[in-house]
Amino acid sequence: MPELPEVEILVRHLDPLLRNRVIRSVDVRREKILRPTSPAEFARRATGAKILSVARRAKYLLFALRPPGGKEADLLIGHLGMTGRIYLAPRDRPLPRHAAVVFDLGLHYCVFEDTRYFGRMTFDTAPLAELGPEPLEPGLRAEVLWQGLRRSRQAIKVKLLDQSLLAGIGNIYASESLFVAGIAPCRRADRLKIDEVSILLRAIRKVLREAIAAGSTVPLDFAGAEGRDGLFYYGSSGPGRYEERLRVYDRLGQPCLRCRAPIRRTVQAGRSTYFCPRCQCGLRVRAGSTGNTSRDR
DNA sequence: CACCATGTTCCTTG
DNA sequence: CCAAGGAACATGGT
Repeated sequence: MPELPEVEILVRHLDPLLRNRVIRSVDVRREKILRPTSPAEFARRATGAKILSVARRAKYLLFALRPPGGKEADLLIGHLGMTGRIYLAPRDRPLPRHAAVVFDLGLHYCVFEDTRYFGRMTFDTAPLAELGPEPLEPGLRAEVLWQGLRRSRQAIKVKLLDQSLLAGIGNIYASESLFVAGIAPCRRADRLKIDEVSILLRAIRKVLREAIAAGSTVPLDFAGAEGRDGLFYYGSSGPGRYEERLRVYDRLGQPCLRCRAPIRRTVQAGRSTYFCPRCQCGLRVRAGSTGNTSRDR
């Protein structure tokens, strides 16, 4: 579920639930998730600690802890990887197969579940130092972004995934932002003009804010009988599905919402990119027909 | 069976 | 040393 908007929504949901709760004990079921913190150190620093707040930086969750001794604050960080989720669950419910780390909070368990185990729950905060600016930070100027792009010959889509340039955008919102900006994903970063970067930054902010707003309306009753949240891109069903709000991502062959040309897919740096060949690349393609033979969901 | 998947990190190559 | 590309990680869905 993890790009900046999903993490932001999760953080807003978790903060009031976890604030001032004490971690009575920890159950580490997948030590890999703690890397590079050792299980012993993790248990020592987390057990008995009070959660002071839950915040976000890029795609990281920041758990401010106060150790039992009542000493200075400690920082625990979480990353959801590709499939990570965090939610409260009644302690009488059996833990899911891929529960990686479980905090005992008394009435509830706080469960970090991650089927692929790419996520993190660790006291190693070094990765935070590598992060670029927050896209939604009001003080961020297009000029700064432009400076960061001008020395790279990589495609702009690939650069948007570079967390040291701009932090929090992932594969889905990279395609979405470029579509809204009307910029071809294959454009070389160093060939973008300052005005285009300005338009792109505006598009990024619009897309991220929209996603946060939409996600905020989704009920996140993690502790309920359902045990699942509505933030998943895939596997969910019914109206208001997450993917239905996406403009181009995963819409191969479907008509562009702006010009009806069939959406195309390409691969950049090993990741899928979706785009409109006409709106973004200026290609003269027929509108209307699907132009492809693939049948998607 | 084949291919695809929201992310990051490591290794190799140039 | 840097930039860029690819594989690896691990599991599940289609």
